[in-house]
Amino acid sequence: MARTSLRDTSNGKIFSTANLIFGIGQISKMTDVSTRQLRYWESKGYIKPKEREDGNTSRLYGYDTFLKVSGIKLMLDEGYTLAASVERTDALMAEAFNIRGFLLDAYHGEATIDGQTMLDLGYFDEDHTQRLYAHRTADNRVHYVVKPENGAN
DNA sequence: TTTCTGACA
DNA sequence: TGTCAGGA
Repeated sequence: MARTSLRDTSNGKIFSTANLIFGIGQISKMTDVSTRQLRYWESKGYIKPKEREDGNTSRLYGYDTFLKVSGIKLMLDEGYTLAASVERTDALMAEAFNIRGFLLDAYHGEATIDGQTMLDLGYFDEDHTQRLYAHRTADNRVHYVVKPENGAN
């Protein structure tokens, strides 16, 4: 029987954050950053409210902005200047999205190898005769296993 | 009630 | 950045 996998489900629409929209007051409470600061950061070009077609002038922020504000706030609390906090948050977010994209491309589903549930990481070699699997050990170390494609090695 | 811009401390 | 004014 076919099983559902993140790799081929809804074109990535599952767990989408596209409809997570927040007002300035909500973002403020969620991140503990004042509305005054949020408007100031916007004036500095650090954050950008969502474009809106209706006449309403109140700001709306997407999930991405919530993440960015959270990151900046964290750096600020660590003692970095606002500019440095923005720079570091941008870098970390870029890295995080890179990792996410890489992982989604590398992930080919789950497989049970020797009674152990493992991640199928796809073909291991150029001629597609072996697949690479990985799983985490009890102490959270990553363990890799290479197995022949058809099981008859 | 919430949000907005501008201004003053 | 906080806070207040005066509107919307």
